[in-house]
Amino acid sequence: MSHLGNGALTISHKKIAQLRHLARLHAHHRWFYLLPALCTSRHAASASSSGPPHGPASPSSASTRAPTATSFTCSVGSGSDASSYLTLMKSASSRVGTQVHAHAVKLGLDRDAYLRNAVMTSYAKAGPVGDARRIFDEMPEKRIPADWNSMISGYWKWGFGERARELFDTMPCRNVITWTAMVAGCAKTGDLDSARKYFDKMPRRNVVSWNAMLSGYAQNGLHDEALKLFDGMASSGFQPDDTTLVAVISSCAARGDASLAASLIERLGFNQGCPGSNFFVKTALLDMYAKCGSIAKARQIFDELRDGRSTVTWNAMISAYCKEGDLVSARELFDTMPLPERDVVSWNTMISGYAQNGQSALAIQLFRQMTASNVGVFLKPNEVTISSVLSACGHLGAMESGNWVVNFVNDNRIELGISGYNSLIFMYSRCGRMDDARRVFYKEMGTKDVVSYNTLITGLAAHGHGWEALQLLSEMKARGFKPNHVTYTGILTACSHAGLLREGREVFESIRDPMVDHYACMVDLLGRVGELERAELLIQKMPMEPHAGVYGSFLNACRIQRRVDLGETAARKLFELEPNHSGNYVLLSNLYASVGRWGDVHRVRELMREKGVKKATAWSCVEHKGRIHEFVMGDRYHERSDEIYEVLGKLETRMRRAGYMVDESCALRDVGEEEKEESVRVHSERLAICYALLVSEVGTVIQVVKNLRVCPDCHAAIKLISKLERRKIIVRDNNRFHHFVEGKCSCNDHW
DNA sequence: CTAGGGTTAG
Repeated sequence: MSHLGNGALTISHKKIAQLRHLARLHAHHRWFYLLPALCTSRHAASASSSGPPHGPASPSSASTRAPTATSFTCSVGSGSDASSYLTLMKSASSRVGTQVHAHAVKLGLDRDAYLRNAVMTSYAKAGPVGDARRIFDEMPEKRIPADWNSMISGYWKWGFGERARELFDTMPCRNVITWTAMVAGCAKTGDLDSARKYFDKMPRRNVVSWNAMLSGYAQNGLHDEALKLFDGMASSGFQPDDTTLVAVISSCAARGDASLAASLIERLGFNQGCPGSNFFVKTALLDMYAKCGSIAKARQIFDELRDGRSTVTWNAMISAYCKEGDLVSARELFDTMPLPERDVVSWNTMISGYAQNGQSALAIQLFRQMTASNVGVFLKPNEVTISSVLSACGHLGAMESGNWVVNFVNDNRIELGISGYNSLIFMYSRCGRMDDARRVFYKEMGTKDVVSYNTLITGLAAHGHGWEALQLLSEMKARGFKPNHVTYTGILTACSHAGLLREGREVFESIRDPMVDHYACMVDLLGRVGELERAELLIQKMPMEPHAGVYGSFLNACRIQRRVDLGETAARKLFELEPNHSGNYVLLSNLYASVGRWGDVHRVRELMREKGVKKATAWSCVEHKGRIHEFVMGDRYHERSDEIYEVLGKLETRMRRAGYMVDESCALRDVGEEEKEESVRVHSERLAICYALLVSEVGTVIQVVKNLRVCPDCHAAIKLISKLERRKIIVRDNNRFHHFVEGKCSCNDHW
């Protein structure tokens, strides 16, 4: 204790008690924040009445101030009042910190084990944990078990598991708390096997030990284990407390199993609510009801809590509505929750709620609102925020917004983990920037997971890089990652898109347990290269019932190969499985159109009308200057609609002049008069292209996105623009990407 | 008098 000075100071028992009390109350703060609290008159009144101070003469004349603290204040040369002291301490350099520490020793650190432990615990909890260790090492002979325990949990907290184990191993007098600290520490690092070993070896357990193990399982996603352990706890005769309930309920919630939830409620006797429980339990219950599909019961608890709501309660309820797809109710809660209660999770819940319910534009908009400097306090977005908003950018192909988010991440030094980088790869892939996607994958991210590989493979597949996708598959295997069904779907799609029959079949045969989707991909691949008979055979040999996707792929292949005979059979199956899916009728109609059987095209249309099948709304969008412009067929709502249609007129003139057959009705040539009105409405993708032509400069990349197929005329239009304007145009169509450069499309997919 | 366990977002 050489650096701590030697002028030990006697100090009253009352003051030590006071310090200790404060240390307990403020254990999460640095302990030396407590000294100024002693300077305030409220605390000082009793302190100074306990007797005259000893120690260095104080130049301060304020008699209500605790003299020892005052003398320190003078020694560091700052002002003499408590608040400036506090300010100084908050920005304390290590030199000043050491002086404060020295002073604490004078206050009695060396003669009061409990005070010393309180100080140590403060250091252990608030850091630097090394300072706690220094105190720990100073008086080996006076150590109490609590000192060891404080050190051990401090080490776990700051990520020094090895040191925690070292202390545990050398500790002479372990108690329940020590063992429990080890269980909790291992569990927090995700090492549940070790946690369980400590748990099993404990000589004695109490409720807290059980809870530590239980929460460990629950927080690491091992919900079945948690529920099993809860049973074990009951049969060992331990009464669960509120903490137990929270862990069990949250595990049950994660399972999302309504009947399991019901039986738990039954077992806990919560059929009539849970009046005795604290609001942690109630919030967990709310969440469980929400995740198990009883939104009404969740709302009931939310309403009952009224005055006892925490931020978490609000967030759980908002999340409940998002899960239901009720974004209006979710947003209503988000807007009505008290502003100071809103935290990062609230924003993330709402943003990801939009992103996951197909409202990507709103997700991006809300993120811009979150980061706008003019509203209230700035809440720093975290990786979850970034992942959600990048995913939204990817779904829309919103490159400008995507870039803006990337800059935001760099400017604000937001740390990204694997999932953050994965969403970056996704965003770049969907924006047609495969070079950037590769750069993130190979150069920027350190550790990768299966999702990283899957995301890049799927991206490569969508862009027609079949060989590269295959190469990545062997690379991931070589590095010990096990491909899953997503990987194989991506790989088969890649082969299909690149026409790699042999390779695709090899991969397909290597799949141990192929799923329906894999069969669908394989049918697609066989069909595209013209092996329709083999595709048919494969469908017949399937070990499971083919779903609509399988017949859909087959029908699409029949269209490409113009095989009406085979197609009609597949269509019949398809209509049996999905009688109300408009896409199937369109596929059949396109099959007839491909061989010029316009009468049958008309007949299919009639059939749709008879059955009342509504066409899904196709939409396209273009991003310009950070705004997303969305279009639907015949859209005249855009603020620059007149100009857009002017561009459209010019475009069609140009197309005719260039020798393209332009049919205003977009594809359906022999339609009846009554259908004419609907079909002459301009397709959304053409409106998007015209808007892009209107606003952007020559040479820019235009991203046109839609969720259905681009019609032949629009295809021609895009080709022409890319040729005449020398633009690169990227179109995402049916989740495939088409790069048009100088009038040519890089892929072998046909319209 | 001291040390161990809690709900929400991807």
